[in-house]
Amino acid sequence: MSQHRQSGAPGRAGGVPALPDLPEATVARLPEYLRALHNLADAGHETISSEGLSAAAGVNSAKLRKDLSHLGSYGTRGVGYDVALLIEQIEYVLGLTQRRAVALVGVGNLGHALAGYDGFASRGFRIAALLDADPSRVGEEINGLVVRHVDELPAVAAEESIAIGVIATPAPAAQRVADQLVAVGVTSILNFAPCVLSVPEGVDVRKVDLAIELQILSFHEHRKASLTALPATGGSALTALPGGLAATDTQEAIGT
Amino acid sequence: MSQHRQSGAPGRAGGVPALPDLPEATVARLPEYLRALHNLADAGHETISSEGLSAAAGVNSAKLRKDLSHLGSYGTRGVGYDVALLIEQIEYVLGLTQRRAVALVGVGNLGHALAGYDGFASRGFRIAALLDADPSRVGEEINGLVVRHVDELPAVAAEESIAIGVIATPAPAAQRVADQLVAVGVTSILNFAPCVLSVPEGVDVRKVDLAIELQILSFHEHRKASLTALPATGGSALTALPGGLAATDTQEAIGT
DNA sequence: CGCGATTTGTGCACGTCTTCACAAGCGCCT
DNA sequence: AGGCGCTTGTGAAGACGTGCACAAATCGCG
Repeated sequence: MSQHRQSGAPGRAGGVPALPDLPEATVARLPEYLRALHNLADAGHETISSEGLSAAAGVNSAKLRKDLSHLGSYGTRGVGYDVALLIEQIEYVLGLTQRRAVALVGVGNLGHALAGYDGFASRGFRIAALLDADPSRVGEEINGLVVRHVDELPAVAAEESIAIGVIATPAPAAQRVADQLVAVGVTSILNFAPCVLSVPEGVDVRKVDLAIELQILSFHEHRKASLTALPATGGSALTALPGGLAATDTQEAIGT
Repeated sequence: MSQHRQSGAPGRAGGVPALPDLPEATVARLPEYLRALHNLADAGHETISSEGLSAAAGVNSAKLRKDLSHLGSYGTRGVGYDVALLIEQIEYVLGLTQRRAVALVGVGNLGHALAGYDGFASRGFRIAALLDADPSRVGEEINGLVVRHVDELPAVAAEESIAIGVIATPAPAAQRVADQLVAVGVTSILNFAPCVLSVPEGVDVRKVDLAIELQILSFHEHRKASLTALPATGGSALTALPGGLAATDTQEAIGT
């Protein structure tokens, strides 16, 4: 422990502070660090070096140090970071000191699985409501929660203070659900439906599209295959593209 | 519209299609464009401008044009892009002209849902095998596929040509499964387990962690709350943080 | 008490990604 | 045929993210 109110970030050190506005890339990695830290804590570590933590989190150690430096200076030179303290700091910054209520809309195939996923509960969230538009699903009990009709959203929002909405409906229904969520004051949405949502400014949307992930992998797979197929022809870039169909203008060379 | 010959047996003159090596950011967006294009095609559009397509895909139009320019010039100035042609181009580049076989390991809560997710089938993939380490799950039939034991992976890989492995096991089992997948020649892995996988060079891993997504949203939620809490106070911002649980040195006054 | 081993925090240089802005190209209309 | 409006493709500038390499800080030990 230390009382350094040293240089670095303007002002606040030890105290709890205004949130520094972290780079998005850093924010995206903090949860990763947090998970690694919990593992280390469980394993009995009291301190951890940036090298050790970065290995556990799968990132470059310099990057990790820079990330952590953004939220203040909680390491000790020559020693490393205090695991418990760092956990607390990251949880604070991520807003995990309160257990946020999540409303899950769409209890179909995927939604059902999400409702039963205990990774949410164990990492700072509480599924506070399950909703669906299909009357035949309303009333079903999943994991101790009864599915309610999506039109009850206003009532649900009044009962629980919903912080985050999760959309697990088919794509065509997603935009409407998003609108409904926004209407009851939800400003953070996690969207599993394969479509683009438009929301007013101030509302954050994150998207998870399983097929897209596979398609990205497919690209690399395709690329690896085409590379191993031909030795090391450096020069000819996209010479022969799918030829067959593009009877039109593909023959034009590209200037450069 | 044309069919093209190829896939496994490219009798094509000129040899293998040298894929341009696209920027990762571009690759990550191509699937998005593809989905938007399919929607547009279904809606009867034959051509689409970069403006229109970028709106449908939720990106900046200049970015979209630059992305598309990386894979060749398939637009017509003054008109736009031919929807069908562009679909074909993107599918080719992403390697979706062949339907890739996916092996799904871990048929628990989430894995079960993934096995039943038809978004895979409709977007270029075929779930070729379901595997699990739990003997009590082996033999179960899901969506027409019988769950096999994970140790049968070599046999499975011999039967089907597995292009992508999906890991939906608990975290502690994930690394071992990854090793097994790599051992049978899988070079692309989609990991849903909340842990870091280490794999040999040449193997691509993408990760989807649902809790991380929520935590990122939580950060922004926290931040929005702290901003609205103090409108104009440029200086210190003691937000809604209950000094309570940060038991350490949170009370320290800030030197400045 | 000072020295060396260790590890953080960060300046700097580099690469990648984004965005603007505009010339070049294309089709349509007159 | 020629001009005009629309849209693509891209150069250039800037924002952002990454990683090296090293000075500053701390601990342990002789």
